[in-house]
This record gives sequence, C-alpha cells and structure tokens, in this order.
Amino acid sequence: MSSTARGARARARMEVTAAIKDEARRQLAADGAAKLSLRAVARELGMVSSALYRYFPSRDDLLTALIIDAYDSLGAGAEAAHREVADAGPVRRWTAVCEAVRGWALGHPHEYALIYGSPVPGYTAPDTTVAAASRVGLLLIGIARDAHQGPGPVRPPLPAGLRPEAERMAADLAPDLPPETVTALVAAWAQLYGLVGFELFGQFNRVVEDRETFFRHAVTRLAHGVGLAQEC
Amino acid sequence: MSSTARGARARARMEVTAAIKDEARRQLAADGAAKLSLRAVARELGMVSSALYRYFPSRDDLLTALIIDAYDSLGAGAEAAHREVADAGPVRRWTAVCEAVRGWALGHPHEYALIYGSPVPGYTAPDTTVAAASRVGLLLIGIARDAHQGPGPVRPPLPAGLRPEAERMAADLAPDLPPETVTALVAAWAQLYGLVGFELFGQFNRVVEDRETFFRHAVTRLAHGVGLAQEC
DNA sequence: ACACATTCGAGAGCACTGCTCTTGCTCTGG
DNA sequence: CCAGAGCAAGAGCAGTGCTCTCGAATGTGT
Repeated sequence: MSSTARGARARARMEVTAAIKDEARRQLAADGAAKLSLRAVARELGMVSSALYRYFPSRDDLLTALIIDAYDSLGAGAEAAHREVADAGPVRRWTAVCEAVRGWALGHPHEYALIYGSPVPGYTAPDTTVAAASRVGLLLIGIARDAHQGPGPVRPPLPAGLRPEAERMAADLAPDLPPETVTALVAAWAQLYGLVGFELFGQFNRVVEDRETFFRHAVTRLAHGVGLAQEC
Repeated sequence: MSSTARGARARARMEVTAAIKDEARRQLAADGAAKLSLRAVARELGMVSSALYRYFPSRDDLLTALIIDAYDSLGAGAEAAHREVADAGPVRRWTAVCEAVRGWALGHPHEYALIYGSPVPGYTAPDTTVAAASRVGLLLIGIARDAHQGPGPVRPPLPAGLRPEAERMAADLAPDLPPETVTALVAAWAQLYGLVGFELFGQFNRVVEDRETFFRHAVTRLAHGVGLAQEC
C-alpha cells in the first residue's frame, strides 16, 4: 500500500524505473548483454544519459536488476509448468520442470546467458539474487521429496570420502532426504543446465538434430538417476 | 619449413602475431573477455592501436584466435591426462579426462568462460573451431569404444521416438557403438560441462563445499551411465 | 644493383561508451 | 507558502573500436 499510495513522486519513480528495465530488457534480448548501452536506453526513452543514473547508479546495477528479474521469470515459468502436472507422477513432473527450463532458455537466450553463462565481467553474485536463483532448485527438491515418501529403493552406497559432504548437503538442503538422493539431485541439477547450455550455445550443432526428443530422453534418465522412478 | 624460412618478414609477422596473442591472453586471464581492449594490448606492446589491425582485422578476430587456442589447450590437457592412465580401466580413464577438464577450467576460468560460457556478443562459431572443439569429445568416444569391445550389458531400450535420432548420431559419431551408448555419451558429455560450469560460475556456492570429491563422484556415475563399468 | 611494389607503423580523427559534476527547474512536505 | 528535496539537462573526461592517410622500411623482379 505504501508502495502505491506514497505520493505521486514515488509512483513516477517506479514507472520510470520499470520503463528503463523494460527497454534494457528489450536491448538485452535483441543484442545481448555486451551491447547493452545505458546511453541507448536513455535515448530510446527520450531522456539524457545522465538522468538515468538517478535510477541505477551504474550499468552493472542495471544488469543485476535484469539478472534478478530473469531468475524470477525462469522460476515462475518452471513453477507454472509444474503446477500444470501437479497430480502426475514424479518423473512426469520432473521432466515438465526441465522442459520448462529449456523452453524458457530457448525463448530468452540472452537472459539465460546472462544468468547461467559467464558472469558478465567482474561477476559478483549479490545475496539478493540467491532467493530468486534457487526457485528451480527448490522445485526439483520438492519433487524428489514427494517421490521418496515410501521406503525407496536403496541407492548405490556413497564412497566413503563423499559421505561427510553428502550429509552436510542433505542437512542444508533437504534433511528429510537420504544423502545419496541429495547428492544425485545436486548433480542432476547441474547436469540439466549442461544440456540446456550446450543446445543454446551451439555445442550441439552438427551433433544433435532432434533436440527436443533428445532432451526429453536425457532428463528422463536424469530423473531415474535421482531415483524418481518406480523401479531402477 | 616454408613457414619458418619464408623470409624474415614472415617470421617477424609470426612473432608479432604471437606477441599480440600472448598479451591478449594475459589480459583475458586477468580481467575477462569483456575487458579485453585492443588499445591496451597495443599499448602494452609499445605500438599504436592502428598498427594492431595489420594482424587482426577486428577485436572479434583476436577473440576467435584466443578461442581456438583455448580449445586446443583444453584438448591437449585432456589428452595428456588420458595418456597417463592409458592402461587403466575405462572408468578410471573417463574420470581422468573429466578431472582434466575441470582442472583446466579452474586454472583458466576466463578462457573457459570464453568457450563454454555465453558466446561473446554476436556468437558465430567459425568452422575453424570445430576441429579444436571436438578433441575432448573424441577422447570420450574413444574410451567408450574401448569399453564396449566385448558384448556389453544391454542398455535400457531407447524410446521409439528417439531411435531415428539415436541411430543418426551413432552413424555420425561412432558407427561401431550401439545407439543407446552414443546417446548416453552425448548426454554425459554435455552434463560434464554442466558440472564444471556450475562450480566455476559460482552456482555451487553455499551448496557444494568439497567440490573435488563431489565432482569425482558425479563423473563416476556419469561413466556408469554410459556403461563403462563392469556391472550396472 | 636499381626501381618497383608491398608491407608496416604512426598519427589524426570519428562515433561511441560509462560516468561525473554543475546548473537550474519542479514538485512536495511541513 | 516556501525551503529543500528530487530531478532532468548539458558539458565534459577518459576510454573504446575502427578507418584513413601518409611516410618509411622492406623484400622482390628485372
């Protein structure tokens, strides 16, 4: 309420801020993060470049805002896709989330590159981003949790050296899941983005043609690896 | 022979070209691709910026040269690591190659970002790069080939929709391997870089601590997934 | 051995970038 | 109502990629 009613001044500020982000997002989608120019954004909005610094203290701050929005957009897309199959089995839900990630990446390549490609220049992930960044991960953890309600099949035992780390990760991420599952989950989480990145960044050129089918199969096997399937 | 004896002119050109690339690589390693500046390279080399254009027609061409060198450096590192365990079993060789990739990435983060992060701005992969880029992939294929000499365990059958694509990939990449294996191989290949990228780009911060152990375990499971182990 | 042609380095210059500082105008809270 | 805060505008600095021109050094053909 205070955010909307607190004066016309504040409202105008919000609107201009949103307009700047929108135009910046347009340029980001069109030409990539490297060619995003504060001056061009200002020009397109009919203001002078120095005026823009009242809203974002630097170009990197603008990019950081776009990064957070991108994480949120990706997370919202994944959550929406998950919601549509909320009643299905774990594997189906898992692949739905994975395919939502892939779909979002293909639809927003430059934004994906911004958050999962190389961090722009000096790469510092402010703590503000971690909440937005973990939405997809939380979704995947939730699916694994639901699948492990009953006494699941025993995973291959962890090597002795990994056990402390696996238990630490489990305690941090999902105390109700066995460390073997959490370890597999974290690995699958990273591997998912390997698949998406390779397709998006052209590494699959002249290698994989029917990428959608290939991806669906690969993430299905990922789901099996995490132990989401009935039998192993 | 002609490359060395063909006049002092050509030799000087080679030397200057190499000096430019070396200095550019230094700046790349120090500050990342975004901050690589032709003028700064020229300044450091004691020449004027316009002179540099006699050797590289644009900044992007310089970056392309660095990309090819990076692929070659990574490939050479992986091959060297593989050579040292050439007599070991397939899983051992597989993990050795994977760990070499990880080690190279940690040692050359900005160069890794250049080739496996977001392609710089306009991202066009010239055909010149594909040979250098496929060295690690060929290594992994070779390991799988050696492991599948005898009649290996039957992989879970491919879904019907993937079969044509799997057979096409197998025909292109490794006609002597079963399509199931080739499919798993390509997926594992991409997933490997997902693991490396997540560690390198900070996605594992506050998630995975003992990254070396985690990575070794993850790529071992990757090897099992490709069918390199004795029993499944 | 000489003249020609090619290659190269240097400098000036253009259009662009991120960012700062100062100058005024406008709007708002007490 | 009016002092002070918020804001846009302009000039300006240092840096960038890239182009063009102009001498000078250099290698080559006759």
